[in-house]
Amino acid sequence: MSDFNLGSMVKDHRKRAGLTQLELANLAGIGKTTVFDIEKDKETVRWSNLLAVLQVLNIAVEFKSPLAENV
Amino acid sequence: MSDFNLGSMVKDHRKRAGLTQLELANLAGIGKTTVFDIEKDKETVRWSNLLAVLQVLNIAVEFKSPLAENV
DNA sequence: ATAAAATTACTGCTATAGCGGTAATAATAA
DNA sequence: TTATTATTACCGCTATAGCAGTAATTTTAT
Repeated sequence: MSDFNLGSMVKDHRKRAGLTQLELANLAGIGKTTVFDIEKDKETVRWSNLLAVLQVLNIAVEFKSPLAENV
Repeated sequence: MSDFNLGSMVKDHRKRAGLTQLELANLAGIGKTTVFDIEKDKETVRWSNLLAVLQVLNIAVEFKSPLAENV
């Protein structure tokens, strides 16, 4: 969990969606190289690009902290 | 919650930790400008830089999808 | 009030992420 | 097997995130 790798999750979801890296890249509006990088757990990718990929794959992001957060 | 802004969460946690933007930047090993950008919800920041800030503030990130994922 | 600290904003410069193109493997299908 | 598709890998080039420095503005003290 601490070092759970996002890359394999993305790859798994992409496969399940029946998409190639290129197709996912086009849907997310980014380059194929970046999709490849994300699946390789490259962390220097842009947050916006990662978000775009996650949205296409219907993966939600949640931020949690020990502090009570009444937003 | 769909478009909850991460920036204010970061800012709130930073304040609670009694840190200035500069101090947080130093602790995270990034520039003060980037901390400012993150709090302004700039999404083109690097994932690695965002992660560094979240770690300092003890904010965890979780990825969720409708597909059963046994992490 | 004035002073000090913090935040916001802007400016060049540098480093590098992102990109398409290409090529080489690897996996899948015929 | 061979052919097709997908993935991985590498290459220059370009765009821009990140940076320190600075200054203006805002906030928080005294």
